[in-house]
Amino acid sequence: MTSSRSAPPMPDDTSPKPTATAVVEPKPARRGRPKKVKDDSGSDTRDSILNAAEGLFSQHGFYGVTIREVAREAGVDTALVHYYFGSKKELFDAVFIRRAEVWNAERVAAINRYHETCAQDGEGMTLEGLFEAFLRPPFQWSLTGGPGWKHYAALVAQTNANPAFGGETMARYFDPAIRRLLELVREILPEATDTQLYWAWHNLSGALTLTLGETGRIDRLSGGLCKSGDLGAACDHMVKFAAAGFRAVCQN
Amino acid sequence: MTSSRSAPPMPDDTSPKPTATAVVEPKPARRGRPKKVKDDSGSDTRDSILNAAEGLFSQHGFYGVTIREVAREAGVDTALVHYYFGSKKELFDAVFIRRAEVWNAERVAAINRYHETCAQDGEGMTLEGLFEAFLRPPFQWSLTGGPGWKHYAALVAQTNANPAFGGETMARYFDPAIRRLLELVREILPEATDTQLYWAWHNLSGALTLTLGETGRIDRLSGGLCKSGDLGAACDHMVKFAAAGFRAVCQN
DNA sequence: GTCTATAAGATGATAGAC
DNA sequence: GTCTATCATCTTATAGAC
Repeated sequence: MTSSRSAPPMPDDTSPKPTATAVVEPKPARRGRPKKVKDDSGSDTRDSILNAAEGLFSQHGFYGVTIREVAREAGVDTALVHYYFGSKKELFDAVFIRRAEVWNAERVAAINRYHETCAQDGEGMTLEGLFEAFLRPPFQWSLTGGPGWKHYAALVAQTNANPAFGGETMARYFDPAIRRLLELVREILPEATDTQLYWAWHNLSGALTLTLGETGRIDRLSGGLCKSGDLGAACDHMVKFAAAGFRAVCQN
Repeated sequence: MTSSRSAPPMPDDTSPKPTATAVVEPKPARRGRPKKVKDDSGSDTRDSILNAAEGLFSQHGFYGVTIREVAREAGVDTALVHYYFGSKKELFDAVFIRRAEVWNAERVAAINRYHETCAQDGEGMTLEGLFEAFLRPPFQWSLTGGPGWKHYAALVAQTNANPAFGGETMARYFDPAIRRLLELVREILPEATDTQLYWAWHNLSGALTLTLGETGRIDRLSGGLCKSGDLGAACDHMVKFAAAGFRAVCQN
């Protein structure tokens, strides 16, 4: 089955179409406290392993990647992977956690900025504006943040759809951001019930997941008219779609 | 890593909440022409293997399942799996294709029935009615069609989000149904562009994928208020969400 | 920190008896 | 059709030299 590794489904069109909203660029994503590094030359090795693992896991999943492949891709020896990260599962978790904090911190900061920009107590907020603030950062990073962020976006998408891995991690890092988003949605739709908000978010979450995965499904379905890599357009449509969807689900 | 096999993320609440719409029950899903069966006792074996593989693949993905696990789950010998299906990949494809035809045929039949029920040329169709017809069957089968259909729904969801496997198969069996759906949407929203329709569908597709996977994410996020297994409610909300989303994306 | 060597076991697949 | 036995390879992981 290693023969099917030859054709990854990643599309090639990642044209950096500029979007209207200013998005904070992500940090270089180096952990502050390296785990077992004793001198500084090892930090490069550690990052190489993380980057290689990030790319491979995002494309083939946890079971679809071997330590050997990670080591070869990173250009290091197999034993070093274990030296730095212990088990394969610990490597996966390290990859997942590496960018999780900045990812969610920026999304929360963006919606809080939007909340403050509007009049006090959020008067004048719209669902479109709120979702624009919350959704644009990951799309923008995936487009212009380098291959690492694109891979990470796909990894998050895949993990969200398959909580056998990262279920706890996913909840720990991502749920607080989502709860903050729903708090602000509740200010815009005060009569919405919690159940409505959670199910509405669930619909948006699925759309976000599938899109960030850039699986190429829409390219094929549309005969090339739409491109998975056109994340700018994807985000534009998603904001409209989700805002209207939330209003429809939460009115009653 | 086989130790993490112990806790599958499948929720336990699958209360068969009755829904208003009548849904055609799926056929027992036995292929008409068995591949290598010479006498009739082997057909049970073959189906046992397919059922076991269906459940395991849907939970752990292609690489996360071994032939040995499939054989043990099916209560047969490892060699029989190869005898009936050849390679592991062929087994996966056989699982995927087994229910694909009835799955999509029924969805297309449902929207065609709805189209005919309305006045000639589909006058009086609504997006809500159309999506209700298109979405309810898989939800209903997953709820009341037995564990096989629930597993298959999760398998489709997972495959849709990861076309490294089944990309061709997915397009071959599922895209025609989706194109027919969009044809009828176009009758309701005649001014919509193709690009808008495809992106709008993409949002719905992601929501459908995540929901049918029953990953348990919404249970955790909502603190137990919403349940992944409550597919009746999930479908109700999805119809509203998607109808409003399509209208918003396609108006311009 | 990095490498070689190797353990200890699992994996997909097949040959051949019954 | 079904089973036993087995191959050849790959897997994660570790011990120990440098």
